[in-house]
Amino acid sequence: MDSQRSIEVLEKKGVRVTAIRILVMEALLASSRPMSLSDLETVLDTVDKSSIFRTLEVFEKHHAVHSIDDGTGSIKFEVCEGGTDCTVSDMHTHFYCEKCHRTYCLKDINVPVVNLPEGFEMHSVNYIVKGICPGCR
Amino acid sequence: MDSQRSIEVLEKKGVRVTAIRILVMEALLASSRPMSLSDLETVLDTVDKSSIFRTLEVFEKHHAVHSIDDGTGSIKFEVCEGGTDCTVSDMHTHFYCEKCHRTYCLKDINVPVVNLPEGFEMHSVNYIVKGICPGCR
DNA sequence: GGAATATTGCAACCGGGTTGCGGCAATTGC
DNA sequence: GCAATTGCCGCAACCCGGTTGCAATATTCC
Repeated sequence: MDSQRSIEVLEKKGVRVTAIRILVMEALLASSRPMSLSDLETVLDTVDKSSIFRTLEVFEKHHAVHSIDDGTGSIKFEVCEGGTDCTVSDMHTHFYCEKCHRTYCLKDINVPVVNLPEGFEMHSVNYIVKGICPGCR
Repeated sequence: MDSQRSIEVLEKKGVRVTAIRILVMEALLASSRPMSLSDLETVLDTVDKSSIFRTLEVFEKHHAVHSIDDGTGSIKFEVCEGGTDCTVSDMHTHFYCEKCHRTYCLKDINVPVVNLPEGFEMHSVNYIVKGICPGCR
């Protein structure tokens, strides 16, 4: 296990390092797909659900991870790339396959940004495309 | 109440007309904002939750309404505009205010569409911008 | 070392969504 | 016109992801 990498990320984001936080971060880094709370629960079956939940809260507050809502009813999390912040321009598009129910990261495709009417202030964007993935056709 | 308008919409979409369906459609048409199941529950407090739920199912199947997920944990519904179908190009952008927790329809702004990698087949898009609305600043 | 603070596990809760079922209304077939 | 089928609705119970209160434990600070 590459706990070293996890510890680095945590320290860089100013998150206090604990055993559980290392485990959660490791799991997220190891996954090629965004993970839900219950995904993490099954991978880390020794750790309590609420601990994972609160860990993710802390991570999110420190911009170590961000959440995406793919419309399945369970929020997914993935590690923020690059610098200290995780701005809209860093976000990539996600694709949800309606057949195999998996959420893909299309890392090469940034989320498109629209011009809002006067007075609206944008903080974040949730952009998810649904359809059928290559493997399911 | 303008039940006439509701009946027209239902018939046009090939939905069998019932008292409850008229009520639900009326409520949706009267609202300037997309409504959740519980929004409808409070407006139509004589009607059972499950009836509204199944009504919305029927509506959606007949493309009379479509759902949008604004990340609040409760799916919102709004009446489809125009023709018989409700394609991506008809969809408009939604804005969720993190302060007053309201979801706005930005009807003038179509959802932006990206080019997917080879093999991905797009069915629908969920695009929602989060931030602060003009009234809350 | 000991007090203050943060983290974790457990259990219970919450709320949106969903389903089984029985009753009632509407439609169909004769 | 009437029985049989089908569809619609209300009630109650359930499911599941997420969330919280609280006590136990670990960590940090002095």
